[in-house]
Amino acid sequence: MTRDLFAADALTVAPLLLGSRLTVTSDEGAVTVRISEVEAYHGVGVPGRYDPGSHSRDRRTERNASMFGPPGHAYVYFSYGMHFALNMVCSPEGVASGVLIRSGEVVEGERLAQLRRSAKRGHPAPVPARSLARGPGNLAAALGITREAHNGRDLFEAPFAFAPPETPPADIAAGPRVGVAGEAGGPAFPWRFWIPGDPTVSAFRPGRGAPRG
DNA sequence: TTATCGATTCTCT
DNA sequence: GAGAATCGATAAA
Repeated sequence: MTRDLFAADALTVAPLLLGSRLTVTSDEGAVTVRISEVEAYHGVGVPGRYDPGSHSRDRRTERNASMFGPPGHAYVYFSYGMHFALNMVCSPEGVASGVLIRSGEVVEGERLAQLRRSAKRGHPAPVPARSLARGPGNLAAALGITREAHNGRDLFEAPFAFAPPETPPADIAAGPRVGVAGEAGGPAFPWRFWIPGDPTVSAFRPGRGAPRG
C-alpha cells in the first residue's frame, strides 16, 4: 500500500517523494507533475525537535486543521494574498506534519498548465517549460489547486492521483528551507530536499532574519 | 548575478 | 494591525 508511505513523519517522507508523480484532474483536463523539490514541516505531536517554521508549530487553528488530519491527504493554504500552496499530510491523524510540494516537472497536460499560468499572469506570453511548476505558488497554479476544491482531500482519490517513483533518484540534495524566517530557515533545519541538477528546482531565497550558511 | 520591493488578502494576535 | 512556507519585475553591481 503506497498510502502507508505517509504514515511516517514529514521529515522521513519528504525525500521519498522526489520523483513521484501527482495528477490533478478537473473539467478542463488533467495535469501531471513529477516532483523535483519538497520541504518538510513538523507540528504539534511529532516526536523530536520543535519546528518553529511550521504553521502547526503551536496549536490547531482553522487554517492548519487539515495538517492534523489523516495521512495521504492534502493541506492547501493561501499565501501572500495571491498564491495557493500544496502540502501532503503525513503522520497519524491528530499529529501535525506535512510535506510542502515546491516544484515539479510537468509531464502531462503541459498545454493546460500553460493556459493556467498565462491566465494568472494576465498576459499570454508562454513561460519556459521548466518554470511551469517551479515554486509552490506556480506548481499549485499549474495543477489548478485551490483551497476550496482541494484542501483536506484524499491524494489517492479523484481529483487527485498519486504514484510513488518507479525508480528513486540516484542523488538527493538537502538544505535550508526557502522563505522561512529565523533559525527555522537556516542550516539548523536542512529540511528542503531536491533532485540535484534538475532545471525545475526553484531558486533559493532566504527568509527574514534567517542565518547565513 | 544578486538584491530589493510591490502586489494583495488571509490568519492570528 | 502585523506578518506571511511567494512571484516577478526592476535596479544595482
